[in-house]
Amino acid sequence: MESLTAELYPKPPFDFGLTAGSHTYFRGTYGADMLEDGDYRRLLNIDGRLVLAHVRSTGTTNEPALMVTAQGPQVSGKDLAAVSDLMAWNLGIDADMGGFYQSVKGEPVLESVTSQLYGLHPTRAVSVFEAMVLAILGQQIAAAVARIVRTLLIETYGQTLGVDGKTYHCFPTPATLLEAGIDGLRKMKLSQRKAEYVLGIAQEIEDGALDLEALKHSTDEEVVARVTRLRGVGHWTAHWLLIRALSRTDAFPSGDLALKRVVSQLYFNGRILGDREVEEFSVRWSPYRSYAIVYMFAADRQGLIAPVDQIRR
DNA sequence: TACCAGGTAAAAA
DNA sequence: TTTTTACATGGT
Repeated sequence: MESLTAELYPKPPFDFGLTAGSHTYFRGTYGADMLEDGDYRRLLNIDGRLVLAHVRSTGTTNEPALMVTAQGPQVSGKDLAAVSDLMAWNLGIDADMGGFYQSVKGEPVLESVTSQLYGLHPTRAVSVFEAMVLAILGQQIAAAVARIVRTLLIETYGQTLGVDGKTYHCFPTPATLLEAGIDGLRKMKLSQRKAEYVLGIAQEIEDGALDLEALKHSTDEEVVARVTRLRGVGHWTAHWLLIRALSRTDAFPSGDLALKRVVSQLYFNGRILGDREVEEFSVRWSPYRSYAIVYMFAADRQGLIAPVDQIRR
């Protein structure tokens, strides 16, 4: 087992605990992401080799610095560079929160939310494929259920590496999921239909007909047009992909039930808006609607939002 | 026991 | 073109 170290300097303000915590929903381990005692760990597949990324903060929110360690059998300097780049991406260290903070000045709700979550950066999935599978898996089920299914899938089909007596899991590859087949995914508690969606997409990737990672170079509109052609992907999934996998600042999954619930609590005293209504309301956050969503959900998960007595429909 | 939950495709109107 | 309905699972 070898180990190499590099440093990263996020764009301030950057709160490492808040940002890494949002990967795990502020609850320690979540699937392939682990946060323990201020240490964020994530197993990666770098050109076929398994490398454990380990990140911890060596700075402060206003003068942020991170130490990245790459651990694994035969880790090269090139692997370290790849790991370092992936962690920089997945922790969103380059995101500029200043413009967003400036734009919510005087906005009664988000000005308060952003000041309480000062330094939170939007996080990003390691791969577009991972974000796609997780989004499909999470369609129309409670977050608690999605968590169970997600963990089961990763721990069953993700490649593993043992480091210091602990076992770490990668996110499964398209090829592995194809091999698992419908039956394998059904055993992971995916519905028949979701299993078909995931395998259909994995098959297109294996056939070379679909390159999800290349979407990073497409415009928001092109991404939505391309991915909604896939069976199992609608407006909601496409927009979450823009936020979680492609780091776009102004996406808005207007059908999202949890999103509508949070907006209703923060702005409408419990009245739930229709899809078109929230969409129209969301222009107040443009061109930072993705950031507004990230902050509202983080505030919700952190218990910073006072619950309204009753949700009205 | 019902109904609901961070939707979508396909059928029906 | 717009509006229902089946889908599947664990929580409440």
